[in-house]
Amino acid sequence: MGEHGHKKDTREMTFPDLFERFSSEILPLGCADATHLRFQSIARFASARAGDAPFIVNDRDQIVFIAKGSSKLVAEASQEREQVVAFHFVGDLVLVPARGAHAYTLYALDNCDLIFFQSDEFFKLARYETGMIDEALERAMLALARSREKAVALGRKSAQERLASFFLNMAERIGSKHEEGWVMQLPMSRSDIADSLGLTIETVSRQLSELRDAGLLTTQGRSQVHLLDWDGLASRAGHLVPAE
Amino acid sequence: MGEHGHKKDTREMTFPDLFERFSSEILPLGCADATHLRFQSIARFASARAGDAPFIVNDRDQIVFIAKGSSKLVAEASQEREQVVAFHFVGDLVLVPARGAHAYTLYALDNCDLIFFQSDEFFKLARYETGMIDEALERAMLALARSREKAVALGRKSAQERLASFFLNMAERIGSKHEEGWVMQLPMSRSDIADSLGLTIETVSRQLSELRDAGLLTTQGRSQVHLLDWDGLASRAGHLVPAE
DNA sequence: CGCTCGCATTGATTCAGATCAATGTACGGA
DNA sequence: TCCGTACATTGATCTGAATCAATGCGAGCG
Repeated sequence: MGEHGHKKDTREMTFPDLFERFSSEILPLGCADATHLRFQSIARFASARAGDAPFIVNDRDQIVFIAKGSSKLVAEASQEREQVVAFHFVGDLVLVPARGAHAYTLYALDNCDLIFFQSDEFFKLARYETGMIDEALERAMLALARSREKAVALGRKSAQERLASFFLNMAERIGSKHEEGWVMQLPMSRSDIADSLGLTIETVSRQLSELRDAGLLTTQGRSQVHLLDWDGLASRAGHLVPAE
Repeated sequence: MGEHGHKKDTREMTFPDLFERFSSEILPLGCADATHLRFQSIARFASARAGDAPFIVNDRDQIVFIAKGSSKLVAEASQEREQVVAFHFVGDLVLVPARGAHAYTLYALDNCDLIFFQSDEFFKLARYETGMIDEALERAMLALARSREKAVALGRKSAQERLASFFLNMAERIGSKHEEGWVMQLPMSRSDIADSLGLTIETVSRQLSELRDAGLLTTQGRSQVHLLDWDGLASRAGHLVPAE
């Protein structure tokens, strides 16, 4: 059951503990015990360390619940050209597609606990429990909305607009409101950010410096970001009228 | 049948006729008559001519069934910067999001018959009929998969790769297999294609000429395209190894 | 506690695609 | 059938981001 890294896992979390997180987040409230058990029986568990791809690319779609940590879903356009399709955080449900026109791989950004299912098995069970498919549909539509927003950014926004949007997005998802602005600890590297925004590391770095110089945010170390001026960032995020 | 001119609609299609198309495509086979009637009662009908945006941007998500014609879903990044998020053809079910970070509008590419629903009403009813939510989920996941593929193209592919992918995609959706290759009648303009691929009209035109010169396809008039060499196009569509 | 390697920043140059600018051509209407 | 206009193609130039190339810095290890 699941590969736990190479050395060993420091925090000891039992399978039932982890499954409980899935269950309270995803299964409907008044869910029958039988359903609970059925899902538990098809669930697979994986503990991954930063950089790991916790499971082999499969010929069937996978549903992955992030019980702990954060991950990125990467599409390989060709060797050396990767596109980060989405980032995920605790409580997220990820739809990992089977290999199609491109190969998709889920990578752990930090130490992760994942619960995963074959999507066909998952949906077969989901049908028995009212509200379950609804939840899945809800989350699929959220993923769709995010993917569309990403497409708009990649298709029509400048490097700076993309980076500004990225920070606002991340703040909404993993930031915490501070007195002056928002603070967050980014689990992904500059290279991940670049691959997510369709840019290079260098461009990300340059644009970040510009935002810093403009007094819109500050950084601490490699991963902490402090947004000082939400509206300033929002106006640089592409809702501007460039000419006129 | 067929549309000649704009004065009035030549083909007379009654509401029940159109709804029947929706029903046979989307509603489950052994669907209860009651469900059928309930959906019919919340369905709204619109007939649109090329270029129309058949309904006002709403504060609620819409579900649109394309009973006839084809459409584009456009996100407005800012005035003068539009991103085509998706194209749709007969039988497709479109999820039109409410105004969020960007404004989304559905435009008719040619004469269209549309059946639309408020998504909340739609899903409330869908819950009564087994298989209905499944169908919606299925289609949402297809839309998600397409949107992700688009993100990969926009983030990591060259102009030529994007255009080649576009033609292969369109052939799969609206092309017909001919003796030598695939033939299709594109309902969208060069400008729509550019806005879909995150390029300019000029770049689309230049890359199209290159593909034409390379003997991979021919064009006839503004909208007919004949793909001569599927594999050649596929290899230019971004599964190439650029260096090495 | 300092070393070191991998990550990040900064700078110089190049290049794919945008922009600006004609010119050509399909197609709907008179 | 011809005409006008909107759409499409082609060409010249410009530019934002990529690429190439050092240099700086921070976190994990000995």
